[in-house]
Amino acid sequence: MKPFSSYKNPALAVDLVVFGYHEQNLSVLLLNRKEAPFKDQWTLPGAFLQIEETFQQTCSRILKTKLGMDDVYLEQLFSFDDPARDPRGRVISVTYYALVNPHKLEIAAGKMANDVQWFNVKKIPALGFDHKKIFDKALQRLKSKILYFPVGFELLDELFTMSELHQLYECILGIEIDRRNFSRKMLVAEYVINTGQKREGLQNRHPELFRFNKKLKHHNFQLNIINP
Amino acid sequence: MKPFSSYKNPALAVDLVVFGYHEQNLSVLLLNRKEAPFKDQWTLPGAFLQIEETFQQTCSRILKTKLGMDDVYLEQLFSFDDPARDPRGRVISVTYYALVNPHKLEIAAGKMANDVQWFNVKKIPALGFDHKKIFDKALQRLKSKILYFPVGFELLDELFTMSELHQLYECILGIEIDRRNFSRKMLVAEYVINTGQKREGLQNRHPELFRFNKKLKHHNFQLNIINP
DNA sequence: CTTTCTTTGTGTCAAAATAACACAAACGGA
DNA sequence: TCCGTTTGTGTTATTTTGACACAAAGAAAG
Repeated sequence: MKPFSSYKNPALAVDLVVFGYHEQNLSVLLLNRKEAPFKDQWTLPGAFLQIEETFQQTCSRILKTKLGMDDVYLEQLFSFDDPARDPRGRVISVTYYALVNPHKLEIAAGKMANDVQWFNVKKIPALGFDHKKIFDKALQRLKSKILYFPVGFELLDELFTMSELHQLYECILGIEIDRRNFSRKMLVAEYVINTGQKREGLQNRHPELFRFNKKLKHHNFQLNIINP
Repeated sequence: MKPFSSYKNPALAVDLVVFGYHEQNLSVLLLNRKEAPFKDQWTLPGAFLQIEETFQQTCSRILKTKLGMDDVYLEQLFSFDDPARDPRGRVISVTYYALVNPHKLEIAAGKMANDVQWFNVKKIPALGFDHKKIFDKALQRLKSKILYFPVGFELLDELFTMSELHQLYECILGIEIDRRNFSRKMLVAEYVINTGQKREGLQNRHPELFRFNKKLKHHNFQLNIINP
């Protein structure tokens, strides 16, 4: 095909912010670069878009080859255009964020290469490129999204206790939420469904197990859980 | 500079959804193409990104050269990646939407070329490329954004009546909102400030003029104006 | 000047939602 | 059996909401 644009095209990268929820902490998957630029520094996993690929396909390729993951929740985040964001030249970065339940994948520590590591979102090291900006945007998006979309369920097991859900929200939003009001709102909104089962083998009272309500209408839903 | 990406790069276009508010109707600016593909069809204004340009600069270039506009509210919308979206080959489209007050610009009909035209958002013609998808996404974004961000003020004059603001919301959201409850919510939230002035020269009672509250804290703001 | 018609500003009020709490049941361990 | 903790289920005062009523302000018509 003959060129139809008289402009030189910038390179196009896809970068991923992979969120996971570990031991009551939100974490991000970072990759230690082996080549310049930013050799030996932590960065978000990413790859250049191949000419015939969709963004999602590039995401899948990154998740599969670099992280050994498959079939995760993905959402487009933003496209970054700072001309100086890559020292090698003009690279546009189209970014996505992923929500992963490490329990469901076997990569918790095993299959994961040792240059890939989960980091608590509160203890992020210095990142190469403009990846700190990308990460910040992703966290901000997650915070606002969780208020009107059941995003948290991607991070939890299929069955979960109300406490687990509650702690996840407190952790992502970074605020305290009254346990009892939170529970009531989740129930009256039919955000979650009580399975009747209970989690056994714990100390203290055995909590009930809930599951996400798949029939939830996402529109006209508003989870007002922030105390000023 | 030597190429650092082994991949062939797709072309990168920037397309714009320019919203305006005319005579109590939300409208979009469309451009009649003069060249193939989609010759003589309506499309969103757009251009190829030049290698040294930021997205915003490309937007400004489009607004300036094709539409004779300057200095408008811009926000990145989404990046579209369908490999078949352009018959000429692989073109990624990074899209922005703009909010314009036609009163403030002189292009209402005068400076505007005759291949550029405002269309009521309810009477959009068939669009070339995947521009209908882009438009739909922009309208959807505007609808949700207006509920928690004072986006409407970009579309109105600096001073406006409560009715004007009210009609704008009804028009964008496509629903009826109780005039009196709307007014009360806008005032208690300090979304708008009463200037004390009144609009003269109208029939009937002269309405008070308001202005946007620039000290508004956008966070923890929630405008609940939808009646179920 | 009075009447009429429309728009605008300001209330009212019952119902629903919210935030802040109280308390008892359920569990393991001492 | 008692203790400390977690969990489930209320209660209550306060705020917010939705759905109205009504009078004041203006222009036009008689």
